[in-house]
Amino acid sequence: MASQKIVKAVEALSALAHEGRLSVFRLLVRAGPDGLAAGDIARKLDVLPNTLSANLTVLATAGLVSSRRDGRSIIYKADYDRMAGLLNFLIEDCCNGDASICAPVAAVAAKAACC
Amino acid sequence: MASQKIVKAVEALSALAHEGRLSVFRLLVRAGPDGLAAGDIARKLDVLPNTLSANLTVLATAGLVSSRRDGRSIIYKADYDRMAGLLNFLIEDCCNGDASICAPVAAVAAKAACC
DNA sequence: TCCTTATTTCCAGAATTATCGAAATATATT
DNA sequence: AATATATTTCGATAATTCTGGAAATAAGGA
Repeated sequence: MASQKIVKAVEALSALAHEGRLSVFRLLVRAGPDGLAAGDIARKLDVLPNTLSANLTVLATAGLVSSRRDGRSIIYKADYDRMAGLLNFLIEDCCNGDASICAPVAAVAAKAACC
Repeated sequence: MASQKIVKAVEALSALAHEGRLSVFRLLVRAGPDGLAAGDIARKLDVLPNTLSANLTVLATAGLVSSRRDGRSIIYKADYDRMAGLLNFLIEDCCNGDASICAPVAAVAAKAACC
């Protein structure tokens, strides 16, 4: 049986491995903690509301986004902790004790650390 | 038409969004620049050689691994630059100028930077 | 209550992907 | 040349995922 960690990672990667969903996720990542209403996302990305809803459900099930109701709208926002957890899993043990090996990864990390 | 960047990112994420392929990729990431022979990977992960071959092809097409022949064996290794590029794309503009928002991501970055 | 807006759920067909046995290719050894 | 080892390619079935139309649900406003 596969480890639970890898199953969860595959679920998150599968959620992101789709052009429409990756666009939604990136839009939410940029939108920040306030998030965006489903309708706003649909208009910005020009997708049908039912298709968007299905894709948001996939992202939410994977834990990458969360939602709350605000009047008639449902506001979605990216889950930064979950995203960080996924990145962490991908780079886990990448170095294996040798700093020179994972230099490209460290460079990305340095860029992220600037903020 | 979607940007080429997002298409390539989806290709890489799709390649990783599979339990068998993610295991292979992580094994190669840990194996380092010397890589591993296809047969060694098949034995370590207990998968059929033809199934493994198909999955290695998917990873190679996505640019996440590369291969070279060594006698009868074909040695595969992870492409660290490509992995770094994917991570970079995922965290791109995550901060949007506000350091407090992407703190969890920065924490992962700091961990990666330790090596 | 009736109407409008916002979003989701249901459904079915279309398309894509995964898996494995069998055969083929490539290299090395004797 | 004949054989063994290493890996890939082919082909067919099984399983999963994607999409969009239509209907349903939820909330606010007249």
